[in-house]
Amino acid sequence: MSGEVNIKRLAQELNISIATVSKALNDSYEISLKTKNRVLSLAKELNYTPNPAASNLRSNKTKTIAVIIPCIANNFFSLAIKGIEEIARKYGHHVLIYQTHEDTEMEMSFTNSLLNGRVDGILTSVSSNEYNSDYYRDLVKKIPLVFFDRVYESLDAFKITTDDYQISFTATEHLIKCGCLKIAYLYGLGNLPAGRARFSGYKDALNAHGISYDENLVLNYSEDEDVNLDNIKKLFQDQYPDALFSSIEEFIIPAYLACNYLQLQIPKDVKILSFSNMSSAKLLNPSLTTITQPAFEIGNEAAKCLFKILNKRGIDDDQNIVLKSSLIKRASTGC
Amino acid sequence: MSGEVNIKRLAQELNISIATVSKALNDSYEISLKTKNRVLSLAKELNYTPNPAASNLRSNKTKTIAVIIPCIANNFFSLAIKGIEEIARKYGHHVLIYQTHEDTEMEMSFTNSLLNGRVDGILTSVSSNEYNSDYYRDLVKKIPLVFFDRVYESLDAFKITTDDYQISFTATEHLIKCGCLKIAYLYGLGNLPAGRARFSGYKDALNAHGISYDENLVLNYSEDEDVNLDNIKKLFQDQYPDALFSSIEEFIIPAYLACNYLQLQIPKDVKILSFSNMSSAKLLNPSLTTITQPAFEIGNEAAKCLFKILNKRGIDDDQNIVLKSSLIKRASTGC
DNA sequence: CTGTTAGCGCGTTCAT
DNA sequence: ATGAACGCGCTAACAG
Repeated sequence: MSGEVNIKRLAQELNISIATVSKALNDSYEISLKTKNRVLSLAKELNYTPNPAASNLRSNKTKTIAVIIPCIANNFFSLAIKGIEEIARKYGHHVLIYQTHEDTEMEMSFTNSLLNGRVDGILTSVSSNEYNSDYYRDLVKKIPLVFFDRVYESLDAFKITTDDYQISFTATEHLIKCGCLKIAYLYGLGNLPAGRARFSGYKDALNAHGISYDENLVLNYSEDEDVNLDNIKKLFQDQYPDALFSSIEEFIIPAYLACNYLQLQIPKDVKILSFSNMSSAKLLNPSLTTITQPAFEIGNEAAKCLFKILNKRGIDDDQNIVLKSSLIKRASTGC
Repeated sequence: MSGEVNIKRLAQELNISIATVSKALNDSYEISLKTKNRVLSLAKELNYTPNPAASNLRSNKTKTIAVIIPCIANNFFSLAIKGIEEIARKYGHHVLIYQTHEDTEMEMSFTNSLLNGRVDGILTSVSSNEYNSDYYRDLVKKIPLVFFDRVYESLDAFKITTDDYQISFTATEHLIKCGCLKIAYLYGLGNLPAGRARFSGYKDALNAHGISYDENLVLNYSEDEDVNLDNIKKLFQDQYPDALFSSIEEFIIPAYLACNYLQLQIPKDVKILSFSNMSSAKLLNPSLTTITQPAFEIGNEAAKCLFKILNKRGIDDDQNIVLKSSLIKRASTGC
């Protein structure tokens, strides 16, 4: 059987011992070049690959990392995964993916199932940081773990995030400079540091420019797209905002459509600005202004950070990396 | 150390043999209820979980499956993965994900890395069926494998697909019945059975209704979104089509925008119909007609099929499952 | 019902 | 430079 190629078989065919084969395959200094070559060429010929289970058992390493995220059907996370995969492949690691669908119980359940040595490390983007900081405080002692984007702020752990507060401040300022006075805020991720930071950036920018904050201009995200659409319409009819600042991509389409339904003729009358990683953002630029997070780079950095830990080398004192988002303005009006 | 909980430890603490513990944990009929309870309660107390590597090595099962797809940042595939994960979780399996980015070499490289027992089975959606049918012909003999959506048609293997030809025919017919005479076709996935089937459905429907096929109305997909946008504009200016039938979702935004730029005032003057699994399709319905593939269900069925194979039970003679797509018409005009 | 024994494939001693 | 022997944690055969 060609499926039964193991070091024992290689050893038999070459009339040498199993140990020698093992050492040759691992490029040990003890083995002569000649033997190494004999082993390697036969291994190649027979298409030998080591049995991962045996290797894991012996070495306590799996060459596998896990990624735990709320949802894969999301432009930000799918790009982040791409970034993670790139690094994982470079290090010859495999990637397990778990979707929590924003369910904290499931998040913990998945995480717990990884603590028995199934993976070498975990990259996670949590669903909420309200209730289980104790859980994560213990967890980070048990397994190499890097938080990305959605983190536990108060935790002493490795975190890759973006400049949510700063970019939000800048974006709001941008709208103000464009002449907007009543900027509505579409609020998402309120149970996470990122969401709260974005909201603070918005409020502080208003304040810095002498515009008083009006909570009637704030709309909370609903799971139901139809509800969001209705709420935005209502917001327009009741409050007459001259701009919408959406803190999450999920609001873009309802916002866009609400304006169209109400014949507000964006981009002329109303400005829409949103966090977004839509691949077609480039094409939508003429009509929308977007804040684009460096999703791919976040994945990249998170994975690099994890491999640094795994390889126990050069871990920076600073456990926080903050990447910069981009404010992409409307191509047509520069606004 | 609390990290060192294994069956040996359990056996010692309970003064019974390792084998008994193992059997108790696996709920063997040979073990008395009393012993089982003693073992289980101690296991729970010490937070014991079996070492996967050791278990894999001994049992030749990994409780892991792999999913190989072109790209995760795609509404269809991310939904399919959701469907796969649901079933995998039900069977207590973990899911490895590999993105090929439409690169056949990478596809084979990933697949080969899984043949040494790292996973129990593979779900794959191939990037092209042009060149390596021999490769897959051998592969299906080596490891349980199910193709989904993007398959090797001629291969005797498990395949989960959709009614591409039929729905494409129906959709084209729908446009014709709405009064369209010059229906342009935005052609994607030409190197795959699905893409070719869609195209055939379009041509056959035209033919069935006495409309002659005009190759000037066919536009091929480009990787570059800007090029697609330009091409669609040019198509409108040169050929004056009264409808666009897009065979892939990637064309939707450029098509939509091209119409807007050219002030074609969709949905009034031009009809756009596209394959799409955009989550906001519901909201876009008033202006676009879509063909929605049952992506989640495809993932579901593919995974179910794989687990049937793994559990060696009830494998249907028919290795092909074809699921039905939905034609979702414009809510406003029913057209 | 319980225990003893023998590996799964690999890597790591310690001999030679 | 090479090999014999052991054990990682678990499961399966066989004994009792």
